[in-house]
Amino acid sequence: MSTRRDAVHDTLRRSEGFRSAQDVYTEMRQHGAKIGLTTVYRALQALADGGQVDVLRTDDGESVYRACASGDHHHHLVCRRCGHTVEVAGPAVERWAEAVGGEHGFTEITHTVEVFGTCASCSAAVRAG
Amino acid sequence: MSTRRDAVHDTLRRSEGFRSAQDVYTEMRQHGAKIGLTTVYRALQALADGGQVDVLRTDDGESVYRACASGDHHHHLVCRRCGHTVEVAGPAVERWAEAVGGEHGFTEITHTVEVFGTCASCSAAVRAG
DNA sequence: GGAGATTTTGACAACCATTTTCATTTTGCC
DNA sequence: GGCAAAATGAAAATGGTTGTCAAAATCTCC
Repeated sequence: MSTRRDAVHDTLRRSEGFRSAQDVYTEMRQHGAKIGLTTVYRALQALADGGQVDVLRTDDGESVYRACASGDHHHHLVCRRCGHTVEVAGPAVERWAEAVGGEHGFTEITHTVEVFGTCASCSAAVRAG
Repeated sequence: MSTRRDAVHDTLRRSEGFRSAQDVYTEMRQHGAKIGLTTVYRALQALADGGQVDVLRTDDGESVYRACASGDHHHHLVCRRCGHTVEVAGPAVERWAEAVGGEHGFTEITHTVEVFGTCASCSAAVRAG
């Protein structure tokens, strides 16, 4: 029974950028979906575990989710003004993380990398304003 | 009046790796310090704002703090079992982040990179256990 | 040195995202 | 249909963090 989970996934796919669990819940309710907040959280966790969505923490500790285009490992380039997100591959970073971990005797290396910046249109907006 | 803030900073400096606000508070109380949890949080925030401590979020959303050895930009290699932390420089990553941002028209690039792994002694402990 | 203004402190309550509980509903299976 | 297992969701609990506000410490100007 994964109807609810699919609905959550669909909602996420229709969204641009990252959305919080609460956002997803609110949006689904507004569209008339009968779903509980608990179920949204559970669906989001399941999807994240399955690698179908990306999770990251905002600076204020809220988890935000995004349907990712590919199931492959990748990182994000996020505009700090408008939230526009680009998925980027970073083989160089993968190798670096492994190497750095290995140098210090660490095993089972994982890493989180997020790149923030101001996107072209926001830069333009700032200069204009 | 920054006695409390210095005390918090000192406690952090005496610690290895990242500690949560609650950890710092507990430790200070155990050492006989008269300080409130609220003040610890405020001190930690002030120190973080001033760049004297590093802040990062654990996977479960808790903020953890560490007195950083240098004011220079650096990253962390954190043992996911014991919390042991190594500061690592990553010129390759810096360059990669800049390049990736530039490719997509982003400016004012910043980035967060955290590498997690299991350190040598914890790996040994796991194998032994 | 002192009165009053200002800042800092901290006990406690409030917040709020997330998780747990548990009774109810739905689904899979025969 | 009927029963067991899984899913659901409302409400309550959790727990880190922040806000409140009165008391205490510190500063300032005289």
